[in-house]
Amino acid sequence: MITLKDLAKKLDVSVSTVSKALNDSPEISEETVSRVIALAKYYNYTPNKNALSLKNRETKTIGVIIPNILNRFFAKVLFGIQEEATHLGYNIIVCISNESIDKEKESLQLLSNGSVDGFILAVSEETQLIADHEHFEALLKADLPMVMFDRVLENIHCDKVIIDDIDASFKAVSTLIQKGRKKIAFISTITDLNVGKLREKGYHKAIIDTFNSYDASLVLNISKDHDAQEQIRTFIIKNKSIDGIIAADNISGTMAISVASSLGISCPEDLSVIGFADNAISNLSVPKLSTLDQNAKKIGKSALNLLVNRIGNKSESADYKTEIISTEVISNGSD
Amino acid sequence: MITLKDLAKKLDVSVSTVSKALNDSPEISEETVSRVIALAKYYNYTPNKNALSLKNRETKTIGVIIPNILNRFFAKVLFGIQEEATHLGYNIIVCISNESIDKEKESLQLLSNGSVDGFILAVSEETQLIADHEHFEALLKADLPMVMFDRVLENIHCDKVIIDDIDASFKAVSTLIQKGRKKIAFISTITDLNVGKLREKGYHKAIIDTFNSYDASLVLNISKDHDAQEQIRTFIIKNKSIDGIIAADNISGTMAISVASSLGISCPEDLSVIGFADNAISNLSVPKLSTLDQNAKKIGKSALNLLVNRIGNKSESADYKTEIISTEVISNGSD
DNA sequence: TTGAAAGCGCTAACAC
DNA sequence: GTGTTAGCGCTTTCAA
Repeated sequence: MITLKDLAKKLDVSVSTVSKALNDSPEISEETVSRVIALAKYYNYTPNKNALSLKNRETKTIGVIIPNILNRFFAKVLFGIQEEATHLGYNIIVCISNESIDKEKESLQLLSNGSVDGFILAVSEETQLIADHEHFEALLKADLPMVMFDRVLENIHCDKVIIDDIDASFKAVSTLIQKGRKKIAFISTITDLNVGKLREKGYHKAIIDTFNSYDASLVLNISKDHDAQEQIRTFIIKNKSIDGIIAADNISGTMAISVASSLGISCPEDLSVIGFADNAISNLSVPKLSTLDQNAKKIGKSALNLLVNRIGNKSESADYKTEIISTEVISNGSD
Repeated sequence: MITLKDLAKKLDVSVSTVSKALNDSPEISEETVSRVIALAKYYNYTPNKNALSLKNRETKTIGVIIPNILNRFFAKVLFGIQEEATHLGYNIIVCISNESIDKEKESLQLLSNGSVDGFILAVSEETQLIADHEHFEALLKADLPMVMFDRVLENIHCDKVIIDDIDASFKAVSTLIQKGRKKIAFISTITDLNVGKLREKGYHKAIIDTFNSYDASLVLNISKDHDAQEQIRTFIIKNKSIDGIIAADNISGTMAISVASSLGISCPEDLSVIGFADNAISNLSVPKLSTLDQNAKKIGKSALNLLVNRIGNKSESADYKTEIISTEVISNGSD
C-alpha cells in the first residue's frame, strides 16, 4: 500500500501538504494540488482505513449478527442491509451466531473493540429461550448503538424493525375464510421462536373471531428431530377434512402442497395453503405457494437506516423507534 | 472504549508497563501484572483493533465477495468460511457483488485499503461473461492474496477450490443409466456460467460414451426472463418419452419433480431426477430430490485455510494450489 | 502557500 | 522492574 509519506517523498513536499491537497483544502496552490492528485491517481492511492478509523474514531463499518445464513429470510435481510450500507458508504462485518447464545456473545465482544460503529442483529433462538440479555445491555452501556430486527427482545431499549406477525397470519387466515375454508390448520417448525408464537396467535385470533371455537388439534408443531415431510403427511392423513393450511415458516408450506398432491389432494380445490415464504421457494411446488411476503430486503434497509441515524446523533437520546413493516398475502395459486 | 492510557493513569504507571503486563512480558513484576490484569478485567479492556492493525500491518480480517447470497450454495460456502475463520481468529467482511462486475471491482477496491489481509471470492456472472480480469491482477500485484472458489478464472494465478463439475454430472448420468434410463434430459438455469458449461459437458460425455449418439433437443436452457416452471412443463410435455433428468442448478430439479407429478408422471417410476441441490431444497418435493452434494461448507473451509496459509507465507511463493472437492450422488428417492 | 508537530491506541527497542 | 521514545498512516492546529 502506498502512503501519504511515500507520495510526499516522491513530490518533495511535506506529508501535510499532500494530505491537504487530497482533501482539497483551499490552503494549497492549484499547481501543487494538481501535481499531488496526478501522482495519487497514478499510484492508485487510497487512505489507509485503519489510520482513518483510529484518527476519526469511527470505522464506517457495521457489525451484523445473523442467526442462520441458510435461512432465506435472513439471507434476504442481509442482502438489504448490504445494499443500503454500500449506498451510504458503510461496510458490513457479518457474523453468524448459528442460533447459539455463546457465539452471539463472542461476536459482540469481538467487534466491540473499535471494529464497528454499531450493530444490526436478530437474536439467536437460544437467547430467546433462556432470556439472557446481559451482553446487549453491556453493549448499550458502552455506547454502541444497536438495531434489532425480526427476533427482538422487549426489554432491551434500542431501535427495532419487525413485521406485525400477528396481523400477517390473521390476514392469511382471513383470506382463506373469505374463500369459504372452514377447517384451517396451522403448521410450524418454529414454535420456539417469538415470531412463531405471534404467528400462531394471529391464527388463533382469526379462528376464534370467526368460528367462536378453536380446535387445538389443528395445530401441528413440526419437530426438528424427525422428518418434516413425514410429520406433515401423517397430520394431513389424520385430519382429512382440513381445507386450509397456514404455514408459519418458509418451507413447510411448499412441503404441504407437495405432500397433499402426492396423497391425491389437489390444491387449491380441496386444500388452500398460504405460507410465510419467499418467491424462490414458493415457485418450487405445483401450484406455486401463495405467500406472506415478509419484505425481508426492506427490513434490512430500514434497520441500516435506523442504525446510521443513531450513529449520527448518539448524544441526542432521541426516543427509540420500532418500525413495523407491513405484509400482504401474495396469491400464487395455492390459496 | 477504555484504553491503555486510561488504565495507566488509574494505576499510576506508564502505558508501556500496562502493555507489557497484559502481554505477559517477563519484565514486569508479578505484583504489577496482577494489578493491571485485575483492572483490565474490571473495565473489560480489549485492545483497539484499528491501532493493532495499524501497528502490525495485519487486520486479521478476510474480505469475502459472493455473487448472490440468496443462492443456497453460496450461503453455505459463506457459512463454512465463517466457521473456519472464527476458529482461526479471523473476522470476515462480506460483500455481495450481485453478479455485477462493477460491484465486484468496487468491493475489491474498497477493501484493498488495509481493511483486509486477503480475499475469498467467486467471480460474478458478468465477469465470466465479459472476461475482464484487470482488477484481480491489480490485487495480486498489490500483494494481496486471494482464493477463488467454484467460479474461478483459469488465467488468474491464485489458489482455487472447485468441485469437479464434469465428473459430478457424469456420475449423475451414470447413476441413471445404471437404473436403465435411456432418454435422459439436461435442464439448466445457469448455461452462462462456467460451472453450468462443465456440468453440461459431463452430461454430454456420459451420454456419448454410453449411447454413441447425442440428441441436443434433450437439453433445456431455462431462460430467466420467463417462468421457469412453465418452461419445464412445456419441455416435459414436448418430450414425453424422457425417463431421466439431470438438473444443473439448485432449483430446477425440485421443480421438475413437482411439474412431472402435476402432469401425472410419477417419479421415480416413470422419470428419474437428480439435481445439483442441497438437502433443504431437495426435501420440498415428493419424492425428495436425489442430489449431487456440492460440499459447500467444505469448500468454504478449504478456501479459508488456503488463504490463511498464503497470508502466513506471502514471501515464499509456494506454487498455487487448486483443491478439488469431491461429489457423490445422494439418493433421496427421485432417482 | 507550505511545513512542523501533536495525537488517535498500541507495541517494542532502548534507556534508566 | 519500569519508563521514555519512536513509529504505524492520517488529519489538523499552529507556526513560518
